Amino acid sequence: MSTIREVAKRAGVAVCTVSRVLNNSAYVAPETKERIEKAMEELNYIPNELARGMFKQKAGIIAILVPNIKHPFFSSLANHIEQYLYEKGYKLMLCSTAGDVEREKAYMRFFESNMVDGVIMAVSNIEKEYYENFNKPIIMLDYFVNDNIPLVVSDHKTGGRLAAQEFINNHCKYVVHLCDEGMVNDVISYQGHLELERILHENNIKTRKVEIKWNTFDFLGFKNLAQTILEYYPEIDGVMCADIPAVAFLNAASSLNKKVPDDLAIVAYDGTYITNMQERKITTIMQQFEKFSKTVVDILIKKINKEPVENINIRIPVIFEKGDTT
Amino acid sequence: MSTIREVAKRAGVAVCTVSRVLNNSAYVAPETKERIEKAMEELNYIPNELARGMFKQKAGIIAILVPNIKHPFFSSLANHIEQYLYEKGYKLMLCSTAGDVEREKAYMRFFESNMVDGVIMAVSNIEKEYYENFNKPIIMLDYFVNDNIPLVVSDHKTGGRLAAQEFINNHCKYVVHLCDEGMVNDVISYQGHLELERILHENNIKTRKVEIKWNTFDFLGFKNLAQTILEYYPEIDGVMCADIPAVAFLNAASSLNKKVPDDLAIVAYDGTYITNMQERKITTIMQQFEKFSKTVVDILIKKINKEPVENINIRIPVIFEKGDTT
DNA sequence: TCAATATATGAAACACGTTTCATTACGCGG
DNA sequence: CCGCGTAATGAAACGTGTTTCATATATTGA
Repeated sequence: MSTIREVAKRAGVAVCTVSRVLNNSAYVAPETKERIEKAMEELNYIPNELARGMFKQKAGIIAILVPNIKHPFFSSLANHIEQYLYEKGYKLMLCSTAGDVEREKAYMRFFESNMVDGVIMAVSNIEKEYYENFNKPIIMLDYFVNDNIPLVVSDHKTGGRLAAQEFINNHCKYVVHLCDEGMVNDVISYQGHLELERILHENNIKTRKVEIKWNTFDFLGFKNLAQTILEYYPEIDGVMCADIPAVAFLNAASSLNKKVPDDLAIVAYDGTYITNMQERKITTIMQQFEKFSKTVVDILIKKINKEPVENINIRIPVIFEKGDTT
Repeated sequence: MSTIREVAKRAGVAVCTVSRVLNNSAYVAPETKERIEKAMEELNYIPNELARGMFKQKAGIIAILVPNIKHPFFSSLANHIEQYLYEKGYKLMLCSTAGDVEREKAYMRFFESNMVDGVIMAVSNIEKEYYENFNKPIIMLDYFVNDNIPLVVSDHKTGGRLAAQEFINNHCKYVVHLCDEGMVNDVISYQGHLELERILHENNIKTRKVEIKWNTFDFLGFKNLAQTILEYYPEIDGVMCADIPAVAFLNAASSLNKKVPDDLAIVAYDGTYITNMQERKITTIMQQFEKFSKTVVDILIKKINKEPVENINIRIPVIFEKGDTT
């Protein structure tokens, strides 16, 4: 690997002149420039981004922390984020916790080590105190930490309302909804569940909340769970849950000879490609991954550049997509 | 952000002594060490990995190039690779080409800039000449470039044979198989298709190869394609293709009132979680993602450390998993 | 007791680009 | 012809951690 010094030597100039050519940052005589470019070409010179980053105090890398990249939700998210980051000249570092808090902490520590310029937290299971002294631009998805940390969420309250409305339209009497184990108030998507319950109760529809560990996304487990729930509570005629368990319910209903949507209305939440991959299209509350991702990246980059961020708390609309399961 | 110099000052020692404590690399008196650790603690010191990497000429990052992280094949792969890299002390940079050759080239150039220590190429659409002067440890998945570049593949030939056997067992007469557009001899998975054809022809079974752009993975497109194929060639009674189109065929068969497996035998190739997420379990030739990933990482790290790699050309067995579609 | 070795620490060079400051040359207005 | 602004380039410092080499003290063995 050749260095800028070798290029300078070959071109018969000082290193700073080469640097100026590299960055197009100051006057360089056309013939000098040409000579330098020729030297770079001949030496197959590629600037050392580590050295560059070192001086600039910027690595050009943004990290995303997810529980698991296999899950279609996070792979869709990462997909759009990487696309948009590329346009913005950033690279994406993919970090997964795999449900291990120690790993999450280790990554958090690493994030502060100047190797990344900012962090997108698509999961968080550590104590909030960890964020107090955290010294890097950061943005949270769907999880409120404190008023200083930007937060981007989907409009889950509306999502819950849209789902509720659909169950009402379907004349459901008893709706089960699956939410993540340990989902608390600071997890914004929980508000969708609260809103669903609130509206359904207002309409004299019974609800049942079942907690699951959705990150694990063991489909057969979901299928068993769905079957168990439908057998144990035969009155259930509506279900709202994430895409994958929604598919499990669809399958379980078929096994139990329950007609969808007449005996069981299914509303999936999220809208990954999974909901399209079934024989019947599942009615879905869709999060807008692309819009979401762009917003996240835009805010984070502003933070990195120390530009003011007018709105630190952004809500992205959800889209209701009617399928064949309601 | 505090630096090693500030820590040194506070502890009343030279910077190199602090470095020694950081790296545990030489004698440091216990009480000095303690003083330094206290200073690090008080200043909340976190070493600058950029500076470290700069000296060591190692960033501790490995890049993976994929066409698209959304696709379950690549997200499963990335998942396992990230897991294993983490254990080995490396971080993962996620780079997607999105089918754009220019982007691929841009990433290739970036890979040489010292920001990553090695590259996993899970896709490659550039000319092979690009690899001649490529100056970084690299490993190819499923694509042969030249004899100097390590290659890890699944045993597709056996995969093709297992699929063929299954069609024979199902007494199929006419088997369609979908393969990637522009799939050439250097794409190793193509050998699975060749082997499938060879054995089927030996057994007087007709075959038809259909080329698709699987990277796009537009499910509805696949569904239409499947439907068209089944309508246009009603004699077709067997299909081998990747997981997602396999699901499309399953759905199309159902729409056309073709019984699976009696009227149509389906063998999916890859074995992502998708094949489990259907009402019927799809018979699958499974690639062993975890084993595959570990092999890839092990070889690449050896390359990075300039250790000898005994076998530069590794074949990972596939596993036949019988489902309800054959 | 003296040499040899182990322990402990610091100064300075290094990795590689970038930027600031200084310097030289040139052209132009007055 | 002087002074000033602009063009063009270089020397040197910088960013941050690591390592080599040098130095000094303490301990061990003969």
